[in-house]
Amino acid sequence: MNLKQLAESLGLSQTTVSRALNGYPEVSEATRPRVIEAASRLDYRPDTRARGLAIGRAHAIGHVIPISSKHEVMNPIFSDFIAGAGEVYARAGYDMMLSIVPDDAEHSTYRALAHKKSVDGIVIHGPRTDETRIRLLQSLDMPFVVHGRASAEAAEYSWVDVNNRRAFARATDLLLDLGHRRIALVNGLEDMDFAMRRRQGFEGALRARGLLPDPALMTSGEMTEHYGHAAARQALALKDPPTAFLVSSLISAIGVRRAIEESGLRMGRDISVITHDDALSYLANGREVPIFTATRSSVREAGLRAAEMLLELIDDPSRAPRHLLLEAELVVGVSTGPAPHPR
Amino acid sequence: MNLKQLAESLGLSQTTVSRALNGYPEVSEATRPRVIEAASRLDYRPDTRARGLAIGRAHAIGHVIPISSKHEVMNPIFSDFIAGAGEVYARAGYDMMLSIVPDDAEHSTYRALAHKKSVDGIVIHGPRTDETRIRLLQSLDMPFVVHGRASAEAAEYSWVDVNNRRAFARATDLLLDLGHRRIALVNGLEDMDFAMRRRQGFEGALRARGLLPDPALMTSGEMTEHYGHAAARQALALKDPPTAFLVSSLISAIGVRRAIEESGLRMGRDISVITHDDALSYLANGREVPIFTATRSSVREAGLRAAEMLLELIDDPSRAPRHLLLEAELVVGVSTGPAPHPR
DNA sequence: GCAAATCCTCAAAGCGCTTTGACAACAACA
DNA sequence: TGTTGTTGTCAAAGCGCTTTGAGGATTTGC
Repeated sequence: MNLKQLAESLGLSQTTVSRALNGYPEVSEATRPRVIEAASRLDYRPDTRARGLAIGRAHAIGHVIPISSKHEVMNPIFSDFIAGAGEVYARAGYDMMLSIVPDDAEHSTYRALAHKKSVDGIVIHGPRTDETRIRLLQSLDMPFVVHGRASAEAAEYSWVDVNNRRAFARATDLLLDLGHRRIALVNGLEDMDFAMRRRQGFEGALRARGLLPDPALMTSGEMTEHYGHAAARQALALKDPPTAFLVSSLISAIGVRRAIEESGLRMGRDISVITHDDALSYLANGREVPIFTATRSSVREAGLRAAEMLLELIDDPSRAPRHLLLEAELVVGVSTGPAPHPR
Repeated sequence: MNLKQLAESLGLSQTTVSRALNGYPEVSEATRPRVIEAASRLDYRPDTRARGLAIGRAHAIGHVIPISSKHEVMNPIFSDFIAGAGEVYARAGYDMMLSIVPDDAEHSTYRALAHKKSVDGIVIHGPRTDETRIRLLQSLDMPFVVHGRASAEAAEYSWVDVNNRRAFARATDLLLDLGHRRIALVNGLEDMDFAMRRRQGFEGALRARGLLPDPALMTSGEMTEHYGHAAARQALALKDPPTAFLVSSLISAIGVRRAIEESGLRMGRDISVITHDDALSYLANGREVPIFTATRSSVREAGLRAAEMLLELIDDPSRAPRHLLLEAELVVGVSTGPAPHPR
């Protein structure tokens, strides 16, 4: 059932039918309901491609997910982000196109998306400290929103981000208030912008109290359980071990806890842990009472808001770049407590 | 830069240029390289939509991810599956279209995809015991591959699945060999087909040794850390507690371990645990030595193979349905040991 | 040297939709 | 009555590509 057939079966022209369905005014209020009724009765749905070709829009959003050739870790937050964004797209009648690409092919993927006109807009994931995709998309004249920010980028662009710096500063403050002085930072890969900001928040809070960050207590790595375990184990083996850990992801924090317990210590009593919690649906941080004290910010909501922002941008490309800075809440769980008295 | 412009700049007709680029024989071997060179020099890329419209193919694959309205858990294995599939699509020049839909809107989404012709094929995720999507796609004449199987479905269809039944039977056997007699099953939601098969494997292995499955030791739920914790806690509180757990996901197993340790017991010595491990990239089960003894099967590979199968199916829709049954390996970690002597 | 075969190229139609510009039909106004 | 608007409809062009069917140019066979 295509437009032509539908028009014939109604004894109308394609023009009129198209207009009736798309809500144009120049169609009589008598025929419009007739057309709409027939369309739904005959289960007519316009062919996306033909529509896109005629109208110059794909009605689709692209998400490009780089798979690092080095580590091959698929970002675990990605599925929740997508869930949030997908909801918005579905409501607005947009499709979501995913491209999984090795990170050395990312630029060419963006170029291809732009040239083939297969999407109307793009979400940039995981901006680096030395981000280059922003310039590329601007030069391609492709609307986009960044999930996160790129510190090194001077140009204006739209983004949705969590206030990572403040979140980690507040978490550090809490640990300091509890009397901790030796705090280990188990951070994500610091070529990722968000990780760099978290470190800045951490270091800033220490310095604000006249403390110097100790390089021996700061690690950076891919945020797996294994990494959390290894980093914590190493830190605990120092001759002047930390009394608290600030961790960049719940998954790594689980590894940190394992290391703590392997050392015969108890988390929350002997050693405190605060982690960032992306509120992933499949990895809840406890139920009634959080297990980990955490800086929490729903990545699903970030996806939702980024998608909304992008759709607005597409509707009116002339509008100025927009920003949304989400604040993480600091929720207290059972993983933190006063620093133990020095032995 | 579109075909017309490219043709003009070469002094050729659109036909010839199109044919040269698409490898048709009826073009002189002198002009073909000329055209190809010009195309790459001018960075010409055919407009996907126009091409699709003319050729009748979308060059895209659809993945429909149902978000259960009840639990809102985005399946964590999904991102790895997608990574595997996406790799194949990229190589073959296919796009990947994702639809995130509330599960009550799934059918209409499939219908829409078929009618709008926005995809050439579909991957069905998470088949239920009472699966209905298979029939729907068959009636829509849409090529598809199921990740998993649907026991209740009599019709033939293509699928890629793990031998869940055998995997869980083997795991149960191992526990029995170690002397365990009270084994708890911490299963996924049993309206999912894979969970049902795992239970069958578990029960079958018990019965094969003349043991009766104890309903008090079998739970079923959404595979979160919290669920694993709650289920294990409850089982350990029984007056005749289990000495071993068989768990359906690594994430839940982490919760099980937490419950075990909270009870003052040690995993691997007092209580054994075997879990299924989907080999998710961000949740490795240890490094050199696995933490958990596990039935392991890479979900990423499943995605890869499912995608390959689907593309073949699209190339030749007349071919008979294909099946791929992946065997899980049973890897031994430090979470299992001989059953403690009865006290 | 002419007809047939082969090679290469092209104009035009078609994919299913939107949108432009024209035009009947009717109403309103002078 | 003639003119000007207004309303609802339509035929046709166009989006960028592929593919059909035709035909000019060149080669081959006798």
